[in-house]
Amino acid sequence: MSRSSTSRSISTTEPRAPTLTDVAEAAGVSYATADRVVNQRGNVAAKSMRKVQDAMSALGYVRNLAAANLSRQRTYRLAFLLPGGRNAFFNRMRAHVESAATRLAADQITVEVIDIDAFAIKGLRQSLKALDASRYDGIAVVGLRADEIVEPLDDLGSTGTIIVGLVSDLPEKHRSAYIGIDNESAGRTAARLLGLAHGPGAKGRIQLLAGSLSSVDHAERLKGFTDVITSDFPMIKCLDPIMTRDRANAVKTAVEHALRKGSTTTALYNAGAGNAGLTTALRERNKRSRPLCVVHELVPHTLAGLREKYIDVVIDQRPDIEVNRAVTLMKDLIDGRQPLHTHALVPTIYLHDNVPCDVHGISPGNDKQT
Amino acid sequence: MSRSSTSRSISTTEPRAPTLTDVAEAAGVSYATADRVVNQRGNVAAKSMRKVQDAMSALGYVRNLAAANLSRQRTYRLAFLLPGGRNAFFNRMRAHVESAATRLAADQITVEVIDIDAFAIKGLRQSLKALDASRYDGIAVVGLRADEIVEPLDDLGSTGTIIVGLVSDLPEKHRSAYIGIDNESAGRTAARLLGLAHGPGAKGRIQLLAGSLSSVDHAERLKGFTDVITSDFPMIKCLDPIMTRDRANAVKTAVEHALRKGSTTTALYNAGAGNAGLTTALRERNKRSRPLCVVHELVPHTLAGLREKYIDVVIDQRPDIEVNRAVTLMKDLIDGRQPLHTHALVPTIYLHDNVPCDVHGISPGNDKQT
DNA sequence: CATTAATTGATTGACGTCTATCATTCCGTG
DNA sequence: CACGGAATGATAGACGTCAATCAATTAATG
Repeated sequence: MSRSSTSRSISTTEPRAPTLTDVAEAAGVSYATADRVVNQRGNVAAKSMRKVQDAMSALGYVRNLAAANLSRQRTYRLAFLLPGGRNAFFNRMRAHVESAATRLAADQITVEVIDIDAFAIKGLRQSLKALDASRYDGIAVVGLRADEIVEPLDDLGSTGTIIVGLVSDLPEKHRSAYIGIDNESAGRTAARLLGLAHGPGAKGRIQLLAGSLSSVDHAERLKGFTDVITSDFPMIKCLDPIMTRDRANAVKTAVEHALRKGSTTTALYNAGAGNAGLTTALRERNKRSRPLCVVHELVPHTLAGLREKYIDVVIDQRPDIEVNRAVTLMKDLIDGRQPLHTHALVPTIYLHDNVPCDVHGISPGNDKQT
Repeated sequence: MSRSSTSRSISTTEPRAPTLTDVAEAAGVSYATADRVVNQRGNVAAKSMRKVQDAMSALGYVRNLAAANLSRQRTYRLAFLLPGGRNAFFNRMRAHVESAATRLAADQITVEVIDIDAFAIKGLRQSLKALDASRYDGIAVVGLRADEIVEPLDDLGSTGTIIVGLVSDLPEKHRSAYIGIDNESAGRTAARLLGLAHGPGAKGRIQLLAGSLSSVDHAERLKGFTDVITSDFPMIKCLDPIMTRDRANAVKTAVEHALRKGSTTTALYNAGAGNAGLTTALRERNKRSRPLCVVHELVPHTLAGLREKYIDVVIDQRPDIEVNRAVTLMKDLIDGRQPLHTHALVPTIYLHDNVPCDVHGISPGNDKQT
């Protein structure tokens, strides 16, 4: 119990890690044969194979990836297909990709951002078809679950390019992985927070907002949200969602309407974007009391809303983490090794009290062209 | 606006990345001179230096880290100094370190876990002094801000070993970085959530629990907590914290006492550990209503508490992310390059609705010896 | 046993960088 | 101009792996 310094060696800390030459020697075969085994070149007798594999596990051989990549001149050419335009969230994500690019270069990883049409099936299809697969080893796509893009996806996949869905998933069978949050769970989380914040047994009316219902993400969030309210907070009523097409103006109008004189709306939940309109509407209305507000994504306007206490909760996807994972994951898949993280990302919940003082890539107005 | 496939190349996707030979050639100097510049070996004329640097930026030269490490036989020998014993949180962290070890081996990174006395200044000092600095390039220490450990830390540091604080910080001047959450902010977050959950303008009495006040983490959390309650929820009263020494039994007793017949306690906040006692106490007491509960760290018992709705909120440090960052950070520091992440980690807030179905390393009873 | 096929060994030249050595050239000083 | 130190060039051998070649050995077949 009180013994200290009990070293539990995981990787044995030997003078030097064993090389394939060591393995060959231990197995009693030539380097060439050992190489044939590890690189599966065939033409190896079962007996030799066994001897080599035994030696490998006996010595704890791990192939030196750096040396291997150096030798075969492997580089990782990655691309991020992000919606262009003025979307604050994706601007933030873009900033993270760009800042990651520099440091990744040292590891022979190149990263490109390719603009695609935001959420437009046809545009996405075009962009995918226009991609020169031979130029990329992996692409991360902010996608859609639409049959129209299956064909270009499979074309890319057939050339060996790794494809992962990012933020918004692709047709499941036609990508290797998805990196993003579980939107239904996020909606449920929002509901739980709002339900709790109404106080035990209190009545309430929550105005829902969303970009559009054809956006699967928003629909999933609303579903999760209403499910939890219905089952766990029966005294609270969810009003029919207002569609804003993620436009700040539309959000502003909707919020103003929801809070017009005599309204009994107790809370707002915006499953979509355009929250600049929300803070504006609340700021202009100078009342001491305001409805509870839960929104998504930490961007300049929602950050300001949190700081100035117009917004109670921001559920954030953490694009920095998503970019990071996307890179690691694609690299793993390209290397053909078992990826580390498998479970969905859990979004970060920001309140007035836990926003980091410096939020990278959030300061507004950075449209720098690299 | 509707143009698609606007490629914005960040790292120019050339046929091949330029090597130092290319740089030397472009600069009109020999490879040896170029090498003297990049490796700062001295004995280079200012003029030559300039020429090489110009060529580097002109070609966009980035040194191939893999090749460099291969050549100089660089390995990264890391150690995690974690409190041993039965602490559920650190068991989880240990599991993450161990599972990371395998995959890191391919990148010439070895990871060891070294048990230290939990939170005991003397034990920590002993463990640090017993460390053979020449065996490690970097160590991550679950530390204490105590003057007694400054000396062993500096001894380690003077041999070039990188030292980072993990979860609980070390004396600031004597470590390179800290990886962990901002505990005061976490306490404030807990307070905000509980404050909101009381409902607008509602009265309340919150029973505070903690391991001990000599534990800086717990003290910071309590400070943040009471600050927010005092300033933003004046109708709510914080009861004097009960010290549990993180023992489940003590927590159980404290909870039972707080909820004894006639009690008007509306909520519980445990800034420390030992939540097995909390769920037990709540489970045994079969009343339909229960106080709001906010606790720290997702471990088997708190997970169960969330699922069975005995606990409302779990504020989790995400040991997986912390381990990951610690490794990346130490590697960066050893390589002498600017680390990527700087701001403190934001803990994940788990509610009943967003716990991942598979929580790695949380299943109880894994005391596997590797 | 001869012939063919399968398997193995031995070796070599990359890959990009580091480290070291040694010979050469340059420059300023006396 | 000669000298010495500073600066530069040229080169070579690692590092661990990949990819390829060719010769040598072994096993399988009729």
